[in-house]
Amino acid sequence: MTEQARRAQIVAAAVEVLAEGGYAAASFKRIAAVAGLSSTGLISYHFKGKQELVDAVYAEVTHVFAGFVLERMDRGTGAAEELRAFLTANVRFMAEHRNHAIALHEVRAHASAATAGDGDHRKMADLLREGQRAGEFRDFDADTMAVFVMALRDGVLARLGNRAEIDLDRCERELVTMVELATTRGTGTWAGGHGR
Amino acid sequence: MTEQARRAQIVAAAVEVLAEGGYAAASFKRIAAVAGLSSTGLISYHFKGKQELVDAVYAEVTHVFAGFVLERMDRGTGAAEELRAFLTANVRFMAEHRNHAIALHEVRAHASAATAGDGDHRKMADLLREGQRAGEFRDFDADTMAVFVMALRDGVLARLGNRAEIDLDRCERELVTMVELATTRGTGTWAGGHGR
Amino acid sequence: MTEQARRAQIVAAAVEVLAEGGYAAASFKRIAAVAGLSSTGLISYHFKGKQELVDAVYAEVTHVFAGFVLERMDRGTGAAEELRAFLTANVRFMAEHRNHAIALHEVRAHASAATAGDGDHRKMADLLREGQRAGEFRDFDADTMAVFVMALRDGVLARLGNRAEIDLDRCERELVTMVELATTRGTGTWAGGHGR
Amino acid sequence: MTEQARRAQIVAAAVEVLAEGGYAAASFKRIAAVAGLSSTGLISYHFKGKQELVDAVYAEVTHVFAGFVLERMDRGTGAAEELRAFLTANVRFMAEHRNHAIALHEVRAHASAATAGDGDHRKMADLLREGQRAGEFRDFDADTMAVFVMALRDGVLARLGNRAEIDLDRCERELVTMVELATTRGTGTWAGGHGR
DNA sequence: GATGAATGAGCGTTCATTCAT
DNA sequence: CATGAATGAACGCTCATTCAT
Repeated sequence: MTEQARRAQIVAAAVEVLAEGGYAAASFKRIAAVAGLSSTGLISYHFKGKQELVDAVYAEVTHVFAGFVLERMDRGTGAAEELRAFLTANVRFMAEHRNHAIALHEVRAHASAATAGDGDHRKMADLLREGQRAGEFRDFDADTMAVFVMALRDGVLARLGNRAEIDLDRCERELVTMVELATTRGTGTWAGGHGR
Repeated sequence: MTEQARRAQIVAAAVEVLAEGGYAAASFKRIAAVAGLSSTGLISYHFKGKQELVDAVYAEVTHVFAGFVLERMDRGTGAAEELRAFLTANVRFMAEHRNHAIALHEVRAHASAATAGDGDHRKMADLLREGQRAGEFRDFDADTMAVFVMALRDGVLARLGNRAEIDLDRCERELVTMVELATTRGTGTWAGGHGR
Repeated sequence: MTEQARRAQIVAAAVEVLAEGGYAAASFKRIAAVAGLSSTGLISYHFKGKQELVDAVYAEVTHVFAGFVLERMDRGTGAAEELRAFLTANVRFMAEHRNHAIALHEVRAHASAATAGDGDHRKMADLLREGQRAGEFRDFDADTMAVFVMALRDGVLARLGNRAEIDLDRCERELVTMVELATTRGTGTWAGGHGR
Repeated sequence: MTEQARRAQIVAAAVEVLAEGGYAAASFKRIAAVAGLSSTGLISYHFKGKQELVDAVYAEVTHVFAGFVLERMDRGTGAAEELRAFLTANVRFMAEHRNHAIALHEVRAHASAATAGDGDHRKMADLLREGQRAGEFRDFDADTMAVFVMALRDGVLARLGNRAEIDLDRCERELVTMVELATTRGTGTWAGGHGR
């Protein structure tokens, strides 16, 4: 089995363990068991240390997540539409890739600072600023609003991770409406225009 | 020293340790050291297990937090005003009781499901429903909106816990505006009426 | 059992293990077994890490060794006599405290640089310089000669540690003679005067 | 690549690793890396176990060392001169083949008893006895004196291995003088005759 | 011969917990 | 009540060694 494949297999097992038992349960022993490995030494063989595995999981999960979301965003023709696509894609991802989503939630706090950069935050802030320049969004502080938008996404994610009952479809609709109300110029036409 | 006082002392030390080093660093050894105890055995003596201590910390922090917030809410004369007071009080609490706030953030994921109940969530949903009945709020799904409101609060809290730079005053203003836009009927008078 | 006593017991067990099996065999597991402890964790409980135990062993063994030697040196009335007493005492120590001597040999290379200072080397060099000032010793480089004297001591120690057959009594006599010949002014009276 | 060449390559890499990081750092991984091998398996393939590699290193280093020294000894015309040549050659070797010398120092304690035989010791004792028979040396116990002479050599070697500052040229001169004083009949002419 | 992934024993260390005093 | 030494399970990690390719 090739190195690449083994690493991927281990990361996949880690994602599963993280999704099922949370970070605390994600010991090498458990991950090895789920991956069908006979020794935790093999994980150390492929990853220099636990931190590297954690970072690899974070990178993988983040990569898949970002791919999923970006694919659904670049069809947008304006900042507001892109924002809506972002929210929709995020909730969809949670519905379709539950394990990845929960694993991200569990692993985020433990990823290296360098790795776990605020890239997402900055991109969101930029998108919001762009929408303000285009006149689509009202005059809020873009950085703070970026915190809010990501917080809404993370709140849904946390809810999912905590196994609380949650209707993701309704959640998606309400989320889009709420963010539009909160960000766009208050003409009332937009929110109303979409029937919500 | 009375049982009550000892427990309170230990919980207070735990809060400090949690705020400073996060959950991972919150070993009995460290907590005992901060509390000025000479043995971790004393912690085990007063708390049946680590889980009980964690739950006690969660209960204490939650109690103080709720007290702070409720005190500032019941002056409100309507649901919208109460909601605004809730948001303001939450951010204020983070500013004035940083350790308690961060400890809450750190400990929440590890508190017993039974303890960490969704009481807050339900109360928020009830408030929102009340506002809808009174005609103050628009027609959203109250449970979902409650998730969102709490998510916004938690997002700010997480930002604080991660030691990211954050201007709590601006955050408070933007948060209130955003939630008002997202919840009240779109007359535009309210948000505008407060000079933002 | 008091902390002090436990530490001493563990150090004593470590000395025994080192003397019997060398540094490589001196695992916590083995030391704990020899000390009659039920868990290696207890060693970690009393010593912050393996390095601290190693340093404690080095300190203990060095302390006993130095005490033994110094007691027999300060009776000397001149540098030459002190030097002779040093050599004699060293060999005697190896004979009477075999385990401590071998443990010192095994542990020396692994003691912290700070701990394993060249104190002995410097003291020897000072003694030699003093003897030169007094006219007892010939004109050699004191630092280099100190290296030699300590090397002779260490050579005997190594021989002991390697379980090679060695007659310590004869060794003591020959060592004293050799060092006197090598250090004192070549009158010939001294070495001869002692019946060799 | 021939078996012989591979073994030599691995041994050479081991010597380098031993000289740079000491025995503790001489893992197969490191040796393979220095040797430019892609797998530690290759080392196990060519050497039955770590012990065999260690013994091979000891043999190689000892062989080179002995060759260097013997080449400079057989020019001597008497035991005293040979002894002096031995000492000189030893110190010269340390200066000119630092890595081999330090590797010898590091590996000696771990070589098999069988391999690490006392051949050198016996040869030195024989040389000393020869000198005694020829009237060049005084009446000491040859075996013990051999221990001393080798101890002096090893002391310098250890100093080198410990990265302590050491002036090998001065060391060489002082060493020759000391050993001559300690071994030859005390006419005083020799040591003085060489101007030291 | 050479590769490199896989193995499994052993390591030092941390931790919550227990219990005799 | 309080102490603090003792316990033992679990952890991440390293290493020489094996073996299918």
